[in-house]
Amino acid sequence: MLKLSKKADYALMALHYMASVQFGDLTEARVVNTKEVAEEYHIPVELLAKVLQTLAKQDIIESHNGPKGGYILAREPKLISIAQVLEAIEGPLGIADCYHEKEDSLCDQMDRCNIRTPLLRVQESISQLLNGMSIEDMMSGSPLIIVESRKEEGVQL
Amino acid sequence: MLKLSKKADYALMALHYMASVQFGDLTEARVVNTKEVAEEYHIPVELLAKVLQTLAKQDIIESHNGPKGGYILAREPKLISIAQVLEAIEGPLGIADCYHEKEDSLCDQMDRCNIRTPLLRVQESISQLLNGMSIEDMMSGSPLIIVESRKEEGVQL
DNA sequence: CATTAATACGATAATATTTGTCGGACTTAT
DNA sequence: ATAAGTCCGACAAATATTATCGTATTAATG
Repeated sequence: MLKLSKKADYALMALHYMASVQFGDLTEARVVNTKEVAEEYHIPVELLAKVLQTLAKQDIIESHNGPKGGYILAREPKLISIAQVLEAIEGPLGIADCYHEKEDSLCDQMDRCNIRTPLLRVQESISQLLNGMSIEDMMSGSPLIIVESRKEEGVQL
Repeated sequence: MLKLSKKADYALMALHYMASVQFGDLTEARVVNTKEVAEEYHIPVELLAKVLQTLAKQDIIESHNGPKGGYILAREPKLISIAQVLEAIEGPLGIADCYHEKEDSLCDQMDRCNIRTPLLRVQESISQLLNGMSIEDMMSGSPLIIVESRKEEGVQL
């Protein structure tokens, strides 16, 4: 439930890797190519290639053509949020899709739907969460993410 | 991205409806049957039937057989969390499934995976969020759900 | 300037998941 | 006994995800 797609996982792994190559202390900062990442994580090359192309088109990474080419982060890891990455790959965040649907594709329940508004609040919380965490936060330290609900009471099996 | 399945939506709509029938001021409390809910929301009857059966098996609602039969909530709306409902329908919460995988089905990246731990933190936050919101919270009022991240800085396009 | 190692991109195949349907068995109120 | 409901498994259809292939383009290098 609420699982991320493999493409999203691949994107995050690649960005993590690129961040550690560019900003880590251990290696010389350099461009990273698709094959390298694919082999490191046993990801199908062609698929990862598309993922990286998508990230490039969304200005999360920058591409360099030709031999010795590859990709580098388009900005500091701190300035790349998880939300940006996931949305680049999987499309806009939405636990229901009636929040960004076109007029002609409204769902059958739209008129009487009783969960749209409450779920929108849930979605906004998740959105805050993912926007508040960056690639830098994934690097090692443990970013404190605290969710507080009005309800401390009840809700038990 | 992170979209709920239709079955999950149907479950929430049905529970919302049942809660308003059982606890609302406008109607006499009574048992609710599948057909009634399906027609109210234009949901395929057979599919909704399965959803309700699942909720019954998970002790979220109680079933009553025979004519005049149907379902009622197994406990107060306040004591039914969104997380319980979603997990009943879609299985355990997990933005990656390596958190509850069997030994034999480990993913190809397990050994070198660099995002497992950070994503687990995200998952736990989402979990808190969904556990902290109940069917009652969906009924009308606006439950305050506040997400606070350590990072107030940055993360912008 | 030819070669080669890389990205860019569209089409399509393979697989998995979700959604929806069907048929029949069981339960119980009347 | 009948009819209105739940229960349940199997299956069909539709959709989405994952993976592959082929070809074009770009640019570093000898």
